[in-house]
Amino acid sequence: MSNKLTIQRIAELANVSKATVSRVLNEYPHVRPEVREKVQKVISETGYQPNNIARLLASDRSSIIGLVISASAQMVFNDPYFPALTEAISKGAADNNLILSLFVSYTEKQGRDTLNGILAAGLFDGLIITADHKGDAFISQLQEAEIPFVFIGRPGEAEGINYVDADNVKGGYLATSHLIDLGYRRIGTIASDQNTAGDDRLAGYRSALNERGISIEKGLLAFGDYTLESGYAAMKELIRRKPEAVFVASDTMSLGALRALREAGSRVPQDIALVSHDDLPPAIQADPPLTTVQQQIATTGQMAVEKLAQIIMTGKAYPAQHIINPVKLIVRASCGAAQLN
Amino acid sequence: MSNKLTIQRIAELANVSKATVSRVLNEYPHVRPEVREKVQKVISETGYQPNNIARLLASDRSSIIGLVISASAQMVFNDPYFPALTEAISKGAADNNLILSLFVSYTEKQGRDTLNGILAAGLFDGLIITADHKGDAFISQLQEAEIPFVFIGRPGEAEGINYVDADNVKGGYLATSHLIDLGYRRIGTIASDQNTAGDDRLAGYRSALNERGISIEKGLLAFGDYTLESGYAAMKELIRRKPEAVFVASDTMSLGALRALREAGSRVPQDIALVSHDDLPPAIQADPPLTTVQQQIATTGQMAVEKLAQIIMTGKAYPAQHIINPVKLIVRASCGAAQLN
DNA sequence: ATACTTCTTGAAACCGGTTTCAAAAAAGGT
DNA sequence: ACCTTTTTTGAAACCGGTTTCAAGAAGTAT
Repeated sequence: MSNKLTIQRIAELANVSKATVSRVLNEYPHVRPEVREKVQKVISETGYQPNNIARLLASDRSSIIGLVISASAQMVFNDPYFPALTEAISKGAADNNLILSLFVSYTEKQGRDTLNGILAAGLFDGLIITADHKGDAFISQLQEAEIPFVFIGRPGEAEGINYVDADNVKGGYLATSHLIDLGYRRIGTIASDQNTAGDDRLAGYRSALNERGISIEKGLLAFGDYTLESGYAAMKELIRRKPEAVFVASDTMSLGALRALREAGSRVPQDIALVSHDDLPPAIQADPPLTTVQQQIATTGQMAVEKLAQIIMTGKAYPAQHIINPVKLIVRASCGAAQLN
Repeated sequence: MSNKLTIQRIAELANVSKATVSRVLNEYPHVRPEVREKVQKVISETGYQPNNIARLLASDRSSIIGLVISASAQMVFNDPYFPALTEAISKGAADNNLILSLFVSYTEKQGRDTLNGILAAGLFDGLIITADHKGDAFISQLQEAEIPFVFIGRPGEAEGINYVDADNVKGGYLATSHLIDLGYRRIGTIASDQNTAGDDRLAGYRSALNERGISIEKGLLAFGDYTLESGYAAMKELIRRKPEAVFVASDTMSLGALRALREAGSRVPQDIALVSHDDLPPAIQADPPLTTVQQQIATTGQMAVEKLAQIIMTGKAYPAQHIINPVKLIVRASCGAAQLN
């Protein structure tokens, strides 16, 4: 009648015990094929769905993972990076039959509270954390809690920590080398010291210049914080030093840089060439469309989920793996390559 | 020693029964103040945190809500609307002590599968669904499942459904009236028939023109799907009809429209005035900055969570409430108001 | 004081699964 | 055929809380 479907009820209908039904549900061995079939038949006929909560309580597994995004509101709001990443992870979670919970925090304190709540809840099988300088503060807490976790982006203290990142050094290198190849020599950069990605891209910029024996002029180095406004401000500064070309470490900052150049009456790429980083939608929507380093955010998200799933399944977080996704240069108009051909 | 902290352990330490500890935890009455204090002391001294899962199993509450975003990848990826909304809801959830899980689906089928999974999991206390034409398909399924839910955006068949929405009709009306006030008469629109928001904004446009006795010219009506590209295409079409001004139903489409105008050599607002809708970051970042209708996405998200929380608490989804958040016009450069003053 | 309420409290049942353990059944070896 | 090993199975314990129920304590009215 009004019998709610429970494992008990299925067991009765199939004339077996709860334990056997459980074995069938979890695809355990040691069930005779005919019994297994009989149970499966009852399950599919009744449309029975096991209660996840009960399952969880008994098995200590929730199949829920958390995504912790900690960054300034400015960044999360205005940079399409986070939405793209979130989406990729959401997809990856779905593919791995994991439920994804989302936590966004803007301040150090808020992040800590959030994390405490998460850990206390004991609800999550694992966490994906976006690495920024704040993220690093969580590491010891995470390790103490013994919860599986994977960082996205290289954390500052990366020892023994699983993370997935884009090859940012290569990104900065590719962008800068491209500009050198095009004949530019006075090449500036709008970098960022907000996180390790910024450090790495800057390192790539430096190594490209070093490799070609081009000395690095301090004045051609400006910093931003990934916001459009900071890109605008940084470019205003750089303009005075009259660079021939600039590597801007993110598309969002490039939009700001473009605005500064427009206001100054400098044409891109005729007066100043630009190479950007990220290849998010704004890159192609910009005027002119940006030559930019493409990082595969979707892949990064996917791999983070997969690595996490693996740690959860095996219980083995060590040896820690550092997964670095390749980047590639997408040539559009802003670098001036079109003109030269 | 290695006693994990359970309610049982706390009970022993406080010399009471599990039941009493539970009462204290849940702030139930009928516990002597001194006993309550004693238990609370033990709890805070030990740092005990009740196991949510067990709690959930026993109480049938998870404190987890799901956010279901179903839209084309194009939209989710490129329109900052969804990130902004997601973020607001994430915040609202945190404020209400709810855990937010995120589900993004692009296709009808995928959405259905996702929802089935969600409902089968039985894990969620309630759902927030973004209304688009696909969303509507879920309604009957949701109602059958008897899970509390709230829509964001007016669903097509809104009878008896709780939803939170911006005042889109007013939005279209304000934008268009503003253009009329500025003296324009040949006013076009780039509308959308992708969802009810588009319908409503178009209705607002129409009513503004009607109110002033301006007849609506069919050729001045173009449609897009909220993508930049569609805005570009729509404006290319409109240009031929030489409108004096255009109301574009979203900021993202406005960016596309601006590009089309730039390519055609039309200056904004001198040659064509523009009023947009949404007031997302691109609006202020655009060149020229867009006069646009501000919708309070943060408020919308917050209210959706609160309404959902209320339904969950009270168990009462009826009478259904339609919460319409006010909009207001933000005047910037694209409408030409600055010139006229 | 006595009888009747109202408050507090703990024992035990319960939520719906998983897992352990031992017994029963089947398979394998001689 | 008979004993040993392996496979299959069910009963019961368990996960860690909440909730019911009845009993004991305290409070109130007569």
